[in-house]
Amino acid sequence: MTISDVAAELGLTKGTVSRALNDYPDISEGTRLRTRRAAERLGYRPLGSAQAIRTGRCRAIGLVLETDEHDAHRPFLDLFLAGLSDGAAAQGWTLTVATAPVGAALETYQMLIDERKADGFVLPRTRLSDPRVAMLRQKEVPFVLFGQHGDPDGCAWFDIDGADAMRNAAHILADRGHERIAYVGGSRDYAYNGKRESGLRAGLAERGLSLDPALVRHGANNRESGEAATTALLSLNAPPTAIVFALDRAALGAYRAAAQNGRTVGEDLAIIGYDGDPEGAYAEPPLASWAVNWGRAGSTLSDMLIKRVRGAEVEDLRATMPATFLDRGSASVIPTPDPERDGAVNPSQLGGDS
Amino acid sequence: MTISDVAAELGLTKGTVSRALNDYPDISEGTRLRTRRAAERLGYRPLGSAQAIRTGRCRAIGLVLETDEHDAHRPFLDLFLAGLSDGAAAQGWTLTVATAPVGAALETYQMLIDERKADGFVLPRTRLSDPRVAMLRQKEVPFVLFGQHGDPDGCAWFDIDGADAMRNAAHILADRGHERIAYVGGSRDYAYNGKRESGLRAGLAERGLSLDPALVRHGANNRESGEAATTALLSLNAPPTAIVFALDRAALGAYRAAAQNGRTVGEDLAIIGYDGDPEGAYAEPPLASWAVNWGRAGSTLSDMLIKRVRGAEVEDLRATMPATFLDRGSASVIPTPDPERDGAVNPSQLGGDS
DNA sequence: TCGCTTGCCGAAACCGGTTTCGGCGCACAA
DNA sequence: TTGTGCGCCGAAACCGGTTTCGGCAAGCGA
Repeated sequence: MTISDVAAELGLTKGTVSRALNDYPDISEGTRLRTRRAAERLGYRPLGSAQAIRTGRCRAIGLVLETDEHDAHRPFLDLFLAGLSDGAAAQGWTLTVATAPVGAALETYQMLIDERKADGFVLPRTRLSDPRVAMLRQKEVPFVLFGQHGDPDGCAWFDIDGADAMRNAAHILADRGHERIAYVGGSRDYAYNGKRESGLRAGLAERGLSLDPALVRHGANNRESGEAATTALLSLNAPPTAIVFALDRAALGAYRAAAQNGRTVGEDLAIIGYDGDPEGAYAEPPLASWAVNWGRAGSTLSDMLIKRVRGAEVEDLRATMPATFLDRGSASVIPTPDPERDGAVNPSQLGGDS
Repeated sequence: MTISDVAAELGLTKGTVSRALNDYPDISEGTRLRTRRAAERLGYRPLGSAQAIRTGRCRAIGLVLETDEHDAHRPFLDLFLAGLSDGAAAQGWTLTVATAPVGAALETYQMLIDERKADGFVLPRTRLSDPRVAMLRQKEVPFVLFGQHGDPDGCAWFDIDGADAMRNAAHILADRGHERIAYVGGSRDYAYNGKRESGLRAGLAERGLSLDPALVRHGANNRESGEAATTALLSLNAPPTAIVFALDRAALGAYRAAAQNGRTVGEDLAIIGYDGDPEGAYAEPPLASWAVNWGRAGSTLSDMLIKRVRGAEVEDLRATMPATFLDRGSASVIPTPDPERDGAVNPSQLGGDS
């Protein structure tokens, strides 16, 4: 079923049918409707590749996933893909996915661009300094960042408001009686880390607290490093009563560290993670965390990219989405000092520099 | 950089260049080489969409992921995608991914076919009776099953040999002294379930044991249902000393059930899962399981599908891949009866119908 | 009545490839 | 010498769309 078949059916030429379907102004309303109905009735769908050769657009969103990234745990990849795909499908677009080792990613982008397998790209896991951005900018290929870049000028971007989540985490913990609150971040190459830390700091300040430099750790992006960071924090002379992690998978490592240091998560140590990793629900006690709606994130990114390809200005393509708090057992109220117990954890001794 | 540019550079016509690059027999060896070098030097890459319009092939593998499937936990999706993508890229192909609710999947396939966004499909999660197979067969669109179908005649397929894994699991447990071994399967709609159960049965038979019907459960595809199945099994008059699960995520639910029934996994209850879910490594004790090389599975599927599109016969496109055993703490040796303890678990009372 | 605009559509070029067809030039056998 | 076959390449059609251009006919004012 080609456009010529539709044209023959209507006694028109294919050029006219094409213009009718694409809403050219020099087509009468009657012809437009007749054509549209006939196309619908005959089940005509324009061949993507045939359009692409003339228009230069294949109606496809490109996504390059970087493999062999040691902390690339992706429990939500399917939801994210579903969101991207839904957002694309709503406009008649599709999704072209490729994978590449971190080092060879640029070549993969180049290939997809040269063969015109994608009209633009969603860039996940943006780093503070990201070579993909420079390349796509130079080639004038549309893209939307997921997460922010060190230099977001001239970029369209979408981000989860991790800073605000951390700010609220600080409020929650402070309101529950915590005063010594620690932060354990992930890799510093990514923009999210700095944003989450500064968000936490801001939230603490709003409660008259501050983030003790001794209570800040970085580079914890899996259970082992989360466990190590927690052990280090609990070994301090003035240990924290609550720890906020930038990543759930690091937070899950804190449970074992707490047990080995005579602490019990949810009783004398509060923990809040970030990501809403499903594993957290099965921890004992369940891990409090910030859940991200990955499906909506994906569909929003698709929308933004399609608009960008169609010519929207980057200044109009910037948005954030809040994360929602999963208030679970690990984010406990601080216990009141119990004279029956030994004073290993005595809040009155703490309070830090606030 | 189009084919005409290359032709002009060489003083040839674009038709000749095209034939040279596609190894037509009526091109002299010298011209073929000259052309190939020039194309390489100029960085020429044929436009996928331009080729597609004439050849009818866009050099893309289609993958439709079904969403809102309640047990669709996919911890390895990224590895699988990477494998598919690598296998495709090795032949200059790409990957078109779409998602769809289970009910609407057929329309998504239809759309991708009509718009020629894919030359063929990899069908993951094949069910015993699968409408996708009938549809693609009827439309004569190439496809490769991942997992087997109820009626695999006329189909190309690739499968992980779950039956053999289960057979070996039976051997391992029997050789470690277990005699009452239970099986907890997943959803019966999928072919893998029956295969794993019969594999276990075969392995037991080879050790002179049999699978007590009372020790078989089905439909456990998450922690909760795994926990429930385990509780039921442990409440029997003659409970099992070992349980084999068709899915790790069900096996992880057994830990809590064991604890609540006074058992300790790895001491008086052996557990073997299947999938190699990374969470299993963090369980206490770590969950023994069967790991699947998802990357290789993906690249093999890509290879097979590309061959199929190029005309290979389905009979020549069938393969299985073994899973490898992760021998971890939960798959313990059965304890010798301890006269000091109460007789709640006394292997000498057991042995079932073997 | 004439001329000019405007609405609407046909005709044809075009996009970047692939594939078919035909013919030139050379080697070889008759 | 002529005919034949073959190796090799140019020319052009073709794929299924999009876009440009030109022209017909109706409407309108002068």
